[in-house]
Parts: sequence; C-alpha cells; structure tokens
Amino acid sequence: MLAEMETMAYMAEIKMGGGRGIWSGATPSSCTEVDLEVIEEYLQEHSLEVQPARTPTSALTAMGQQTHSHQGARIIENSWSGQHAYEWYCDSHTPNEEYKEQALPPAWPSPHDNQREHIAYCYEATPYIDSDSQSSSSQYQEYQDSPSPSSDRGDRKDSLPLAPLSGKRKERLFQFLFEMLQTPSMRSCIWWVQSSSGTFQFSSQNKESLAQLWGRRKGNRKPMTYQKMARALRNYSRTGEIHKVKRKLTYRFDEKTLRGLRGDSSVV
DNA sequence: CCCTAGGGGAAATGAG
DNA sequence: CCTCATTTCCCCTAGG
Repeated sequence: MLAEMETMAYMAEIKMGGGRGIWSGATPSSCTEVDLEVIEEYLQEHSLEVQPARTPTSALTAMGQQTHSHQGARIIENSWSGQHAYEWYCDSHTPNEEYKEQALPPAWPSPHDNQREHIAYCYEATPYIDSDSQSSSSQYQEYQDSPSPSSDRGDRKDSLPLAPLSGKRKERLFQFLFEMLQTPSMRSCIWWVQSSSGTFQFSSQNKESLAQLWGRRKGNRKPMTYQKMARALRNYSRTGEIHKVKRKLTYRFDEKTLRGLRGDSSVV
C-alpha cells in the first residue's frame, strides 16, 4: 500500500530530476527521459518470461497514466546478445589502445512505432559503432581465462546460491541487472558490451534511471542512486558475482554467475 | 577548479 | 537473535 505512495514520490522525484540534477546536465529536453513508469510496466508484462512469478504488479498500474495498450511489446529478446563476436578488450596492458567498444547501446534494429513514444531512446553522446579498428585480441582473453585458474566446481553443489537454499530469496542485484540486460527497452540504460563474456555497460545518462528502478523494486526507504548501486556492485567484486573492467561504467558477470543466470531459468 | 567515475570503510537496514 | 545482501553515508583518489 505504502509502496504505491512512495513510488509516486519517487516518480515525482525522478521526473523532476532525481533531486540531484542528474539529468539537468545532459538533458537536452528531448533526449534521455527513460520513463520508469513505462519501463516498469513493460517489465511487469514480461517479468513472467524472465522470472516466473513475483512482482507486486500494482504500484505501477496504479499510476494512472500508463501507456495505453501495449500490443506492440514485441521482444527482440537476445537478438543482439551473443551476436557480437567482436573482440573488445578491456585490458590495461594496452594503455594506448582505447578498447573500441562495439557494443552499441542505441540503434535498434528497427525502432518502429509502438514504443517510439514510450521511451525516448537517448544515446550516449557517441554511438560506439566503431567495430574494431585493430582488435588485438591478444590479451583481451582476460575474462575467458582469468577465472579458470582456480577452477570452480567441486566445493559447491552447483554454481550459485541463487534460488535453492531455502525457498525464496529476494531478487539480487545482479539478477536484476541481468534481467534488465534482457530487456530491449532498457537498452538506453544498460547493454551488453559482449554478452558472451557477460560484459555490460551502463549509460552515463540513464544509469540513474536504472538505479531508481532497482531501488523501487527493492522498495527501499530512499531512492536508489547509481552511486549506491555501484557500491553494491563493488561489493560484488569481493564476493565474485560481478567484476569491474577498466572500461568506463562497464562490468562483467563472473562466468559462474553468468552460467547460473542463463541456465537457471529453467531450473527454477 | 570542476565534474564524473571509481573505491571502500563502516554502520544501518530489512527479510528470512 | 542471527546472517545475508545490500543500503546509506561519507570521505577520498584519479583523470579529463
């Protein structure tokens, strides 16, 4: 009950500018504006696909100004995931080489109608469609190789402490992020840099929206901010679920975590 | 100097 | 009561 009220409050804040002026700096007025309402609604509609059951599904609907019928909610799903066979390296060994990111957050295969007004796809100032100038994947193998030495398996029953244990744990941050990464409409906030390795990046412009969405889902007392969410992400480097890569706003799911997130969908 | 991004200690929280 | 997983606060560093 209160959730709805608080949600409203958050909404207001979010729309106003997060109370911090996050968007003010880079918000032309026509760009960005990732409506959390719309996104949330969208997510709810597809939450079943990503995660069976859960989600109050009411806070949003109570808004009163959601988006009419959502008939065009076609999910392009992982149309892009796993497609980039690109080699982007996030190594520090090459100080001069700025890993050309080919992970282009913006530019959908075809924007079309249905959502054009739902979410203003605002891209980062620069569309990194640089592909690869000189992909010297000589050392970018970092992630495909790093976690191997210790060799997992054995000690743990499976991979991650996700669902099992005892009933139903709350959704974890990394699970939420993974879900967002599977959501086309969130592409202006977060996207795969290289889905095969579990590397993703946040949009410097919309990362706050993503964070707020996370905070709302958790029902925190105060609105979530990217800074706080990033703090949680940093905790992950210690526990191993997600690691930071040198690229700006870029992180990578641990292989184990990724395996669990991808394959566990059926295991439940 | 300013700003953004990143880092992390420490205490507070809330769910289970 | 306890623990886990953040959440919240705050102070700091680095680079542009």
